[in-house]
Amino acid sequence: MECNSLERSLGLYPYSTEAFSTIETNQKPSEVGGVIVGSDIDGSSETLATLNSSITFSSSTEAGAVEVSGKRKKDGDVKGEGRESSKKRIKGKKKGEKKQNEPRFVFITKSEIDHLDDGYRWRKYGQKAVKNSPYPRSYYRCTTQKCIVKKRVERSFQDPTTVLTSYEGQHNHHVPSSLKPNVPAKVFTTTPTLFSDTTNRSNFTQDLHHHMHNNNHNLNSLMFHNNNMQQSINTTASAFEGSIYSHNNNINNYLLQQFNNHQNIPQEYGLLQDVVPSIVHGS
DNA sequence: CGCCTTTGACCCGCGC
DNA sequence: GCGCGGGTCAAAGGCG
Repeated sequence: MECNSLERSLGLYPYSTEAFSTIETNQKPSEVGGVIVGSDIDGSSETLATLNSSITFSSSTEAGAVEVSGKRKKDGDVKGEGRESSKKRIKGKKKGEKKQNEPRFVFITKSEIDHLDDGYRWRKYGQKAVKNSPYPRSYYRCTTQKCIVKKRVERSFQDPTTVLTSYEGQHNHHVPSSLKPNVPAKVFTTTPTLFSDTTNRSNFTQDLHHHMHNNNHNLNSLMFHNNNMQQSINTTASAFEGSIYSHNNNINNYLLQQFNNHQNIPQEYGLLQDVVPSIVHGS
């Protein structure tokens, strides 16, 4: 994995040169997608090499479908009763809590480590093997009281250097001040582009990697696929605002903030070239 | 001792 | 109905 001295100097390593992020929210999966390519705003492109991000949207609000990936638990069903008859599970937990229409933000990060320090404290509560993947998926919950944010972390089997981190829920607290993650201080601009089809997780990942690789070679080829991009951005950005406190204190929040900064990106992608960071072009 | 990870069991929805 | 896959629980153990 490419990791230059700059990254190290910035404290980004071993997080990688490319941190991709995606968003799964209430948009039709096939309708929109986005890639946010990082670039530093002050023109000092060197930092830029440290962080690229991408955002995509998918949804599942149609016909009451809620879960973006994975199966949904039954609505409002408290699984206590069922558990009581078993030898374990006698406490009647809130398992089966309905997954609401909360957007899930998926960050694709190139990293050698699975659990990136994003500034929050997480407790791992489960791990499952992922079908067709040698890498397990880990489940984390925010340890802050009354904070119900969860996140899942899994490594892409297609590109083992890529870690998919999906966040679900809203932090109702600030980033613990004592837990500052490694994040470059510079500000990046972002550029949305697209993912073709995020109907299912597998396709999503494939597309993501496809675009990741293509983007590295020719960002100019990226285009918006539909006219709903702006709407999607606004929708998702709003979700972000209510979802996570932005303090520039952690990578993911940072990306979210940058995403918000680009709500007014024109629909026509013709302008993309103008905002594509030079670093990506290799210049 | 508190916090966290590990891990097997359990529950649920879905497809066949 | 059954099996599968995904998600969660919670006991047990590790670690600082």
